[in-house]
Formats: sequence, structure tokens, C-alpha cells
Amino acid sequence: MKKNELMQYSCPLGKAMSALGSKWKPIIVLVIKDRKLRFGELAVRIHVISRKVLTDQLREMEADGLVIREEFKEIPPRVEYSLTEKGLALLPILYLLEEWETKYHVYDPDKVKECGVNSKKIKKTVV
Amino acid sequence: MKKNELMQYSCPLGKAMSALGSKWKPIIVLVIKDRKLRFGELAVRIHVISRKVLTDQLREMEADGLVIREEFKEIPPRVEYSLTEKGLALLPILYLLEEWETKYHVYDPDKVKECGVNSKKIKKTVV
DNA sequence: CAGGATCCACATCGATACTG
DNA sequence: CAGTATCGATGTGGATCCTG
Repeated sequence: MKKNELMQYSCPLGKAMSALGSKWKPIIVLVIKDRKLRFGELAVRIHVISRKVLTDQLREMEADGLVIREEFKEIPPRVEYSLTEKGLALLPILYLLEEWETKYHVYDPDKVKECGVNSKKIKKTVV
Repeated sequence: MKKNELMQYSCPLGKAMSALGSKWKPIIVLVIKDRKLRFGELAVRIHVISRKVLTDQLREMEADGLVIREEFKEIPPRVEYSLTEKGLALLPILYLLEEWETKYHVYDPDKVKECGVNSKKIKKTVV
């Protein structure tokens, strides 16, 4: 997502969407939600995402002030992610979005496919 | 945005984001907001977006039940777009997002750049 | 006027291999 | 363990030209 192109027309909304407008960020926020998680735990919980992309997303979210990254200088390395106040403040809005989707949901088999977490399979069959 | 890959882990949120998770859709919703707009009017108001992409986005939003497309068989052609109930229901959430962004906004010159509508320039200089 | 069709450039994603 | 580096495939956006 080309962030810089988002900042136009409706500025605050543009910026908001640049902070969470990616595929993964809202989901990452929901996954971290209430407890610190290590990188590996995140990777397992959202294992449809490659580790590289997960890293990228987390870095951007850190830069956007959504998550806190704590690196422990240990062997083996340990890194824990948690939500900032800003990230936490996003939760109610995400819940509203879920409600909204649930309420106005029209079942469209072409779009819904499956909701399994094992997307490898989905991806292959869908694409 | 590969919509099909969004439907995992957190389903309702995934679907919600697939409906408005693109760069432009939230902005389009805000622009249409309270009155019907013709295609050309939309294109002018969001003139950073190419007409092709605007068309694509509107088509997807129509399929997602966010907007209504009314085509008048006239010469010259006229097409008017308006929000569905579902699209309207999204407005308060978008306003919350704006509030959220405004409240937690941290000024980061590397990210904010400009909020001008003339993004050609922005793009060139940024990239 | 509102687009459809093409073509091209560029980003982004995913897989793999490697490192401290 | 938690990344980084690299490469290739895929997707997406923009520009241009064409049509009813």
C-alpha cells in the first residue's frame, strides 16, 4: 500500500486508513489485543501471513504508534509486541466494524469462500 | 487487494475490511455521503484517482452493497451513485476513525507530507 | 458523458536461504 | 528465536485510446 498517496482529500480519514488500511493490521490489532505476544506467537496465530510480511506490518504499526515492540537481548532472542494506547483505542471501532459487517452481511458465495485459517488451501483453490 | 485472502482468522472483520479496506472506498463513501453524485462529479472531487480505478472501486462497492448505481439511458449518458443503507451505516464508524486519528495523531513529517489534493506532485516528489 | 480495453510500470507478497 | 536478504510471481494503478 502506497501510504503517501492516501493523504489526500479527506485527510484524517486518509491518515487513519494509512495506519490500518492494510490487509493485516486490523487483524494484528485484534490478535494482540489483550496480552503481549512474541513474534512467533503472532506468526502462529496469523499463519496465513508470511513472516516477512508480518515483520513489515509490525514495523509499520510500530512507526504509526499502534504497537510497542520490546526486544530482549537474550539468547535465544525474544521480542514481545503489545498495543499502545492508540492501538487499544482502535478496538471499539474494530468491533463496530464487525457488528456492521454482521448486521448488513449479505451472503455472497463468490466472496465469502471459507473462513478457515488454513489459507494455503484456500489460496490454491481460489486462485 | 486480494479480497479472498482477507477472509481468515477474524472473519467478520476480514469481510468488513474487504468491503472498505481499499485505499479509496472509505473516501468515496464520505464523498457520496449525503447526495447523489454523477460519475464525473465523483471524479472531480477525488481527482487524484484515475477514472479507471474509480470505476473499479465503484463496481466493487456496488457488489458489496455499499453504493447504488443508477444508469439513465440518455444521450449523453448519466450515471448517479448514492449510498445504500449499509453504506450510510458506515458513516458513523468512519467519523469515529477520523476522531481516533485526530486524537492520537502524532505529527510525523516523514509520513504526513501534504494533504493537498494535487497528489501528482506529491507522488513525484515523494517517490 | 461514462465507461471498456490495453499496455506498462511499479509495488507488494511469498518462498527460500541465511544470520546473530 | 526473530528476524534479514534476495528473487520471482502476481497484482494494482496509471495513461492512453476507443465506443455507445
